[in-house]
Formats: sequence, structure tokens, C-alpha cells
Amino acid sequence: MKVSKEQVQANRAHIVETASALFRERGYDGVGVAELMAAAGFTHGGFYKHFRSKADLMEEAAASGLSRSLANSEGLDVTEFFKYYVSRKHRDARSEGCTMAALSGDTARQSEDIKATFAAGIENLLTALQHKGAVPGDADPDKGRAKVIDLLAHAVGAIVLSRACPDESPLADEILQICRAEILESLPAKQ
Amino acid sequence: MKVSKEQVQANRAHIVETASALFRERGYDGVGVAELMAAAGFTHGGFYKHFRSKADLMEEAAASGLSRSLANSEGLDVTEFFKYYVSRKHRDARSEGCTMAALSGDTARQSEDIKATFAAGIENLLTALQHKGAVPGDADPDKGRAKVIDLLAHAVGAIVLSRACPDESPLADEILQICRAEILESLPAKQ
DNA sequence: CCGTTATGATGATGGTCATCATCTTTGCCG
DNA sequence: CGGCAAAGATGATGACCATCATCATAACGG
Repeated sequence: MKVSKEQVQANRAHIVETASALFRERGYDGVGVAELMAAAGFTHGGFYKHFRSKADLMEEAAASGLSRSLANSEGLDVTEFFKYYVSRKHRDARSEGCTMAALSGDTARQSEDIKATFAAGIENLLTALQHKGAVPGDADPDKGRAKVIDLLAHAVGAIVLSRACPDESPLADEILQICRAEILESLPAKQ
Repeated sequence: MKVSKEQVQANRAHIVETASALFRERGYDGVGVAELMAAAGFTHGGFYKHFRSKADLMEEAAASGLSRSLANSEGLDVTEFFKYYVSRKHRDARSEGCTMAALSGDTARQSEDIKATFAAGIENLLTALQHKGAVPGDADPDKGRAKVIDLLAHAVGAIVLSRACPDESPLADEILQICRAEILESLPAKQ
């Protein structure tokens, strides 16, 4: 069949978003093209009408997931953002959670193109966080950027390490609790 | 053919170590049984005389890699350990580097058994680091453990995030530099 | 309003994968 | 020292994979 132009774009966007969630949950290699298209409500045939290759979709899915993280951070201040980020709920919600925490390890093994997309997504989130004012007492923008990078790496490490532990293990929770406390403590107190 | 009992054990250990390095470089899904055995100098046939399944080997390879990280930390104090851990050299040496940094993301999607093995390896490294005295001025062992967990998550996050950026991107280096500085600063000064 | 064109379905392709069956060789136990 | 057991080689299995060829349908430009 053929569908309207708007429908084509909507379908394409839907495939990308479905892929983004599936990749976060099971990794790039853990989801095949056929299964992915089925999850989006299509058969596998139309895939290559939308994307040149699976790697192409991986790139778009990563970009989509990263910009979703950015959108989710809107309206939150830095404290609120990291309070949720380093939480049990986020740890357990792989498919809806942060793309960096879920796919950094996989992305490290992909092409430089995908890594560049990833870096751009990180950069966007850094800018957004910095504008929220992680170190409001300090006017030096370089220090603000450094602080935000440090916080993000710290939070990503906490989630990644916690997820590598058994779901109900004490260590998984311990890592989250300790890192969350340490991160929040290093932030300016809320007024 | 049949080989001596010692040879069998040596071959098995060699397969596990080869697998550990290959998995770190390309992920659990990125290496097949046949390729892995070839890299160890065998054909694929003998694999199931040593391991019940690929998942079984994954567990042993993770354990082997994690205990190697522990062995590598011997003789280093905490400052030296993290100075190397959060370095460009470690970032670029996936197959020889830390298993936690290379395979945490993959391990999160594996069975609870593998995650338990992973958690045990983390626990061992935590104990070793704690005995090096991360916060020597403080006698409270709980605080020492918390500090070490926090440092490890921070360092893992830095490597994982940096590896997800293009190899020659400024961001990849920036993450390492900033996190290394922050981590070393939080440690007691060397005398 | 008709022909062009592109979406998406169906089905085939060649490759890779984990796993198993079988065979040969040889260490090791009796 | 002879026969059993097991390591490792060879090869087959069926499942899955990414990608492509073909086809019907229906939207859209003229």
C-alpha cells in the first residue's frame, strides 16, 4: 500500500522511537530489524524504504533518545534532575530511561558516526544543565561546564554499575544511595 | 586428540582469558563461539567439552576479567589506581582494561547469575581499594566503603561516557581530564 | 481523473550463529 | 600393556540475521 505523506513521516518517527526504546532495553545487537518493525506495527519489508541500513537507524534512534533525555530535563532544576537520575526507578526503567546510561557501552563499539551523534547529544544535555546553574555562586562558565560534566559522568557511572548487579542485590541499591547522596551534597543547597 | 590433564586445564584457562579480552573489546554478542575458539588456537568443536553454554563462558570470563582488575591494582595506592583508571591510555585499551568499564552495559542485559558474578567481582575490588585507605584520616569503615563505591562509580562513568564519544573528539578527553582532576582532588594528598 | 510513484507486504537470499553428532586420537587407569 | 574415556577436529543442524527483489495498492501530481 501507499500512505499519505504525513502518515509516512509519522510512521518513520514511530519506528525510530520504538527502536530507541528497544535498543535501550536490549542493546543494538539484541534487536533485529524484523522484530523491531513488528514492534512498531509493520512487517520487515518496508524498513529499507525508510533507512539505508540498520546502522543508520541506530544513529537516528540514539539521537532521538538523547534529545528525549533533554526534553525530560525541562522544568527540572539540577537537584531534581539528578535526584531522579540516580534513583531506583530510573535504574529499573531501562527502556524509558536515559540513553547514555543504557547505550554508552554499546555505542563505544559502533562507528565514529554514531559516536559523533552521541557526543552531540551529550553536548546538548551539558549545555541545558549548565544553564540551569549547577554552581550558581560562580560566574566562571568553564567551571560550570566542568562541574556539569563531572556530575553527569558520576551519575551515569552509578546507574551503569548498579544495573550490572543483580536486580535485588544490596550492592545495586548501595551504589545508588551513596552516589546520589554524594552528588546532591556537592550541589548548592535549595532555597 | 586427547591431551594431558594439566594441558586440559591450561587450555580451558586460556580460552577463558581469550574470551575475557575479546568480550571486553567487542561485547558478549560481538564474538561468536567459533571465532573465540579460533582466537584461542582451537576449532569450535571442543567448546562444549569445556563449557555447558556460551552463557557459562560469559560468566567465567567476567569473573576472570574482574579478578584480573583486582590483581592489577596490587601494589598501587588509591591515587595511582584512579590516575591510571581515568586516563586516555585506559580509555583506548578496551581489551586489556577494566571489565567493569567495558562490560557493565552488556552485563545489565544478561542473566541474574552473570550479574551476581559481576557483583562479587565488584565487591572484591571494593574491599581491596578500601584496605588501601581511601580516607585514611577517618576510622569509620562504613565511610571508607562509601567513599570507595563513590570513587569507582565516578571513574567507571568517566570511562564509559568518554568511550561513547568519537576517539579523537575534544569531549572524550575533556570528560577524562575533568573527572580525573575531580577524583584525585577528593583523595587525601600524597605525602 | 488517470498515470506515475513510492509505501509497505511477501518472500527469498546468503551469511552467521549456538549447539549437537560423530569420529579420531591419545592420555590415563586398571 | 590394553582398553576405556575424553579432548578436540570435522561437519551438520535449524534458527536467526540484514539486506534485497518483487508486487499490490493507493496517494498525489498533472
